[in-house]
Amino acid sequence: MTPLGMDFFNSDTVEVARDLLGRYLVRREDGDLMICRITETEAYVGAVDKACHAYGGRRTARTETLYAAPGTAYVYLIYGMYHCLNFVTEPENTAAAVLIRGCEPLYGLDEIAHRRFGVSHAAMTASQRRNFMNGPGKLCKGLSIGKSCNNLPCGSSDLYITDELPDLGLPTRSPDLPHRTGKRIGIDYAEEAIDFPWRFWLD
DNA sequence: TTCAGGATGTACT
DNA sequence: GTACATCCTGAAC
Repeated sequence: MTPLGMDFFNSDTVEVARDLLGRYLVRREDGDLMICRITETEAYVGAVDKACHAYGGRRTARTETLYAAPGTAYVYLIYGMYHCLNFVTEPENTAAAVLIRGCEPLYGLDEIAHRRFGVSHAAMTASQRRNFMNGPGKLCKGLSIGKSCNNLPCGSSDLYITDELPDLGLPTRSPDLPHRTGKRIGIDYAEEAIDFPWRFWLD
């Protein structure tokens, strides 16, 4: 379970967003191990993107993490009640990141279900199964990702991404997974950046 | 099945 | 004071 290193994230943000599809997100918290397969991502590039918190070189307490070393976790609170998980991309002092918008739980299902809904995986309703981790806020709730995860370094044992998990019998990620591309969600204020095709998801 | 509205708190103007 | 990279509920179709 070797985490992806800084080299992976020190690259073009849109490329990294696409490359993260199908890779495994590993979370350890409170002695529990939880693993998901990433199914949906979005790219945010500060230099050119009005949807990015650090557009135009904005540098505040909140956006400081976006300028950190590649692979650093960027977690922020949105709408007062939900968190969003991103991974910083491109060289240090370049503000860019990939938002993890959705994933498919693979390991630690009871641990995730309890964090998400307060019940065991077996006790989840059909509606809860359909809406398990298919959104950035839902994903963070299920994995107990909060502000304590903000600024975690690349490869932290508590939160990292890998592409192979042989110890758990999960298959190595195949390259060039079939996926779809489209506009990002929830950024209606971002003018021309609304139309950037920087969202990627697996079918 | 879709849709409107409310919850909720931090950052920034 | 306003906006926000969201989610859930309940009503109407």
